[in-house]
Amino acid sequence: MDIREIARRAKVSTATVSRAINRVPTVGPQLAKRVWKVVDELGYYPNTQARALVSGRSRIFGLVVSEITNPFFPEIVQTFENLAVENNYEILLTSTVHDPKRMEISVRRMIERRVEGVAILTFGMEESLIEHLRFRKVPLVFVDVGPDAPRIANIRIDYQHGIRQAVQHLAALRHSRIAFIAGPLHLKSAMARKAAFQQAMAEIGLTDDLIVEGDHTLEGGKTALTKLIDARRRPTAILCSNDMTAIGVLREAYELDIAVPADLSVIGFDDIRLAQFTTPPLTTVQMSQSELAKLAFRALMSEVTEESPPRHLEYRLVTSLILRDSTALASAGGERRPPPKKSL
Amino acid sequence: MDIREIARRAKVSTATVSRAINRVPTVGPQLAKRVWKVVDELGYYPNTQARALVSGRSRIFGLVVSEITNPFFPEIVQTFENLAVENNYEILLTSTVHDPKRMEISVRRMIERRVEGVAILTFGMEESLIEHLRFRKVPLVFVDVGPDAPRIANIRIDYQHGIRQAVQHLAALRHSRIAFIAGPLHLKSAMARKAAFQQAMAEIGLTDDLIVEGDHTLEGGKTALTKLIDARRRPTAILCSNDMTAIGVLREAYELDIAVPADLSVIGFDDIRLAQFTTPPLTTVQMSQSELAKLAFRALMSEVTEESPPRHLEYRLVTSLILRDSTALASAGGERRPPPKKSL
DNA sequence: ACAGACTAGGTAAACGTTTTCCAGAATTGT
DNA sequence: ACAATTCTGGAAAACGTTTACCTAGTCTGT
Repeated sequence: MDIREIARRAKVSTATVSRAINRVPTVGPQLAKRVWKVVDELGYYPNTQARALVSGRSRIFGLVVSEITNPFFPEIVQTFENLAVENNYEILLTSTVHDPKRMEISVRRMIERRVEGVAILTFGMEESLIEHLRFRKVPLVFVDVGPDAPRIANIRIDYQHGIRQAVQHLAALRHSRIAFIAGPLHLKSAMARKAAFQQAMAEIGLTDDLIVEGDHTLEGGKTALTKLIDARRRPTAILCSNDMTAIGVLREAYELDIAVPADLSVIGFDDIRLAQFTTPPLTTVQMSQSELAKLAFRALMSEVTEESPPRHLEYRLVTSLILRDSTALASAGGERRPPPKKSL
Repeated sequence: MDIREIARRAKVSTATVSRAINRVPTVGPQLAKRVWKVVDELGYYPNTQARALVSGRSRIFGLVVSEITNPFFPEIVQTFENLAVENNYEILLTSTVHDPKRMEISVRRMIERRVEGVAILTFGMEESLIEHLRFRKVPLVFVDVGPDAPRIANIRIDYQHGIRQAVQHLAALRHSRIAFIAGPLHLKSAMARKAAFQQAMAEIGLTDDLIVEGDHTLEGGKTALTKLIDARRRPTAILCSNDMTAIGVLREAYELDIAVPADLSVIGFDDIRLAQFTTPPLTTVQMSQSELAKLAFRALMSEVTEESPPRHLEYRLVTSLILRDSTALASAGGERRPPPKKSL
């Protein structure tokens, strides 16, 4: 059943059917009604492919994430999808799983489907992946790592803000031995978080920061903690590069009988949903996933709808500390003295 | 740049270009080479929309899940996507969030994009949603709840198998007061789990089962536990309708100073990734998400590729117990005597 | 050497829309 | 009442492929 069938039954031309369906105002109300009646009766759904072909607009956005199974991303996907639905767009989702092959295939798929824009919400440097897209002048939006070029937007994350808050919060609680468990340092985002931590520490005159490299996984957090407690000067507080790491720290602390927050304060980063449900609930630096998704979608959308290329190719996402229960005053033994075997 | 451009430059007809690209064997190897050369040089990507329009095959499957933010689903999405990529299919993902409006819109989107099949991997009864799809004769695959009709496949989940194992495992550990925290009973899947539990209990002569209704959330698990410990005869073991519930139980137990598994054995259901990372790691009944996704994809794929409608419209997914550390021998005080205030 | 059967590749008709042009009808101003 | 303008809706040309049909070669067997 196609538009011609409708035209025939409504005794109008296909042009009129098309116009009625698309609510073009030049079609008379009585005619429009007649068309809609037939459309509803027959249960006619226009063929998007034909539409896209002639109009040159696919109404599809690509969305690239690292791994959908990483708890950070589902929220993003959900928000992005909500927005897409609202705007009559479709999403081509790709979870790269860090596999260059996969990325390449995905880019191909996206180009073949003629996506109108792609949001690359991954925290690595999938450089290779974007060549073809740039060449095709597809609007792109990145998190931090996008090149400075026309039709390429960036969402700049203000790591500094939240991390400074976290450090100062700990300092206010009399912590001075504050450790940082970094993410994999080949990730730009992990580097930025680490740098923000170091700067925040320096600002308040805390210089002997203790940094160990993790890998943004729960296991990584566990092993990082074991390393840290073996350190000559054991930290009384730990800031983690992401929440999964912090959760690992919490677990390991539990197993080692280190009480959080009494003996050890822990702060995460990201504020994934799960952070509310740890024991104790995790104090963490929020980087709103839904905000991120919204910014990304808007960036794409404005690139697509506005006639003159929008000035505004930089978006800003600020992070900020969320207080829960995994931080407390430094315990008495924490700072000056060598740590007792079991804190009293 | 289109196929005609390629044809012109390779000095062949568009038909030949099309055939070369699609690796139709009747095109001579030297010609094919010439075509591919031009294709690569120009970076030509065929337009999927045009392709789909004329061939009548969109190479798109719909995938409907309840909520992508529910930890049960990302794994499914990932597996489904992997398979799609391998088979040159695209996915239209919909997370219904239990909203009838959303479902309706999603179905419309899918029909308009002319999906070749839809997997409905949600555990409710989104009846309304499928009318239009059935009418259009779109192949469908459900979990358990699909009507018995042509082109509609069902993945039947054998809840009984895993749940029987769980109950017998507990019984073997000398538990006889075994409680069950059910899911929202309007869900067919929750009902089935509960029924399986009751049957498994009856089989081994345990009749006074203790059942409370939860809601498949972590909070639900927490409040369910508080109810259960207030019960006159406090259970020594709890089987939960899903893992989030079990995790809630674990949390609440921790807060109430009930040791798991020493004082209370807990078993979950689903085996989401997170279940490995609780303290203690959760013994649970596995319902493999990736298996489920694979079955669903295969069902759709065979419906689409095989010429004669496949006989095999029922698929079977068996559940089975995964032993971890949240279960142990019933503590001495558990069964006969009224429970002591604090078990010794 | 010639008829018949294959083969390789070309021509052109789809596929289902949107949209550009046009024409007739209706409205307006004088 | 008539010319000039504005509206409304139709005819037909795109959009970029695939594919049915056809034709001119190339074999094959006698």
